[in-house]
Amino acid sequence: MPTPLSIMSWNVNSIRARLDHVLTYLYDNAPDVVCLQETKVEDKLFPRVPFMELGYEVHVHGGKALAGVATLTKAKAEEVRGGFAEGEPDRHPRILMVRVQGVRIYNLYVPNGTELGGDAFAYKLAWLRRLRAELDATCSPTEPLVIVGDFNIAPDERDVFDAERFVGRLLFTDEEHEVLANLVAFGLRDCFRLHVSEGGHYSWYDYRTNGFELNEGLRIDHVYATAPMVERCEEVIHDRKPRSWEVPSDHVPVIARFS
DNA sequence: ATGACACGCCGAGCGTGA
Repeated sequence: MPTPLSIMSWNVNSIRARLDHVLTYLYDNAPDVVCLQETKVEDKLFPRVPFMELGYEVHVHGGKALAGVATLTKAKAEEVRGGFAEGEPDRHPRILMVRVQGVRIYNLYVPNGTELGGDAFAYKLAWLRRLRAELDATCSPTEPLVIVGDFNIAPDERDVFDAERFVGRLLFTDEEHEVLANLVAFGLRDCFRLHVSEGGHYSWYDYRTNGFELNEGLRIDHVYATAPMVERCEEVIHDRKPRSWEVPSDHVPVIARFS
């Protein structure tokens, strides 16, 4: 029997600005693995100590101001790799792969895309295709693999608060859906959709539109897994509570529990 | 239709996010 495993994914929009929120949340919930995105801090300045004091190993892959990911693990990491496995370095720090308890866990901050048709949008599409190629080269769909993070794509109409309004807009275009489907076709399942089929569950709410209060959000933070982990997945929840705290991240924590 | 907030940049507006 494998050891139970809880994995949290949270785009914190700066770990230094959100340190109190994250520490409070971890103190109360203590997930086994914590995948943070948009840490926005150089590795040498990452606030490691308070997390170590909560019993976590701290693994970081960051840079100045833009992007950045970090993965905290209660158990000892068996393997750690930042960035793409091979080839040209990425433009920004967006990938951290950590193997824990025999499970390969990818922590992703997928490029936002900025605007349709621009260079950043092409980068987003190419980035997701490159990730699929990396999975083909380094993993198998029969091994325990979990991919979490901010995907910056709402998969279908249930995942946006106003589907008609979002058709063809950034985060909800055919091109983005196509590259996401290509990634999933490696042999992944959207763990949230194993358990919940209705819409209205979101992971991000716009600061500017009072989105949280109106429950007008998007589900763009995801947990994907291969079959051995799909079998073990008991639930995926979006915890809205920290979004109501003082000066919150615009994303909420997403927690997946595996038996 | 557009912009709305929040962040880090080092010291002010600006680029970026989604």
